[in-house]
Amino acid sequence: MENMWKWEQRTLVSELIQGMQLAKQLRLHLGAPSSSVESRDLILQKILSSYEKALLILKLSRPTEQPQQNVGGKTCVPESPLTINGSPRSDDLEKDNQDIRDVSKKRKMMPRWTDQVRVSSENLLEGPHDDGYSWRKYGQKDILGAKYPRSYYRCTYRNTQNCWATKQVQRSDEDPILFEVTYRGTHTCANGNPAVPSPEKQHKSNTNGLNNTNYQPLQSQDTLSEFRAGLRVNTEGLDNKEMAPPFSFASTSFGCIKSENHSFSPSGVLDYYNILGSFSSPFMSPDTPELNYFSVSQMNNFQGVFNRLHSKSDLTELVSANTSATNSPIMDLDFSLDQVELDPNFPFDTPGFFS
DNA sequence: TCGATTTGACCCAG
DNA sequence: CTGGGTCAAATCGA
Repeated sequence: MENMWKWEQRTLVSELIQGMQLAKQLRLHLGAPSSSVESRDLILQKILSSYEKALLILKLSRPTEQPQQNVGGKTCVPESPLTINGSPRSDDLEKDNQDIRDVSKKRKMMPRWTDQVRVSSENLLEGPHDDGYSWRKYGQKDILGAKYPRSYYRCTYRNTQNCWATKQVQRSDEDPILFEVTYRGTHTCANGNPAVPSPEKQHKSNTNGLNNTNYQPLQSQDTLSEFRAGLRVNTEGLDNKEMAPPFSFASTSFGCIKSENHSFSPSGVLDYYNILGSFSSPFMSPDTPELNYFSVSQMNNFQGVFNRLHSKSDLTELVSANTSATNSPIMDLDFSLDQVELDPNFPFDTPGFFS
């Protein structure tokens, strides 16, 4: 167990260093006129992916798990992204039934947040944007009082990689070109990782046509351009979201947006955000604790993602998704490597550093 | 043929 | 009991 923790620390450090190197790479690209926007996007996706993985490791590999997170006394819940301990799924029927109940309980505890995605009229039939993951539709339901049905998607790799992320897509009544995408759970599949592209599937996904929800992390430049042309930033409501000064973590600085409505469930998820908060605290304002909760779930998605901040209490987060590199808030990120230079030899694995 | 989508049925929390 | 969420058989389509 102790060895596992050390291994995780090494992996964590490796991810952070990779993120730093990618950020440096991006800096070079930013200074190079010949550098394409797509290649910058690609690097950016990789950076975000690295940090997401690092944070995931942090969440999952705490040496002392909080007991109340283990519903029904289990430690290996279906959503548990990495079954690092190798605990197998039981064939025992009774246990399976118990698992189903646990899934139900645990599902309610999964982090949940909502993106609002607006598509232009010419792309209306294509539905919401690519969020970088591969989704499989498993249901559609008419919702009381809603003009349009709600679609339910789960990660394509639920069975193969035990990835329990789901999302719901609800078209807005008032604004038909506005889609509200509610995510539940975080991806634990490697396939959502832009750093691990799958060229074959990528091609396949690009040829799926209308209502394509089988998105792959790396899009062709054509597809990327289509998105950029077809989607525009929804800035409605952003007036109420105060911009916080960028804070820095490792070699990357992030801009912050404070949102008054956030969504995730208590207990285990809070733990996740607590980790993030404390981990980043040296760079963050102690006067605005609500800004210290920073979700990087879904950060693989460059188009739909920018920084999400979570308060501890509320349940509905509304963050405008964006796809425009030029208008994107994420482009305001200050990659001020000179300000916070991470020493590759920094002793992350110093005992107690992550405690 | 196989993977994705559709859709009616079922489950279950409130 | 109702409505939201999920399942799974049927169907589609590459």
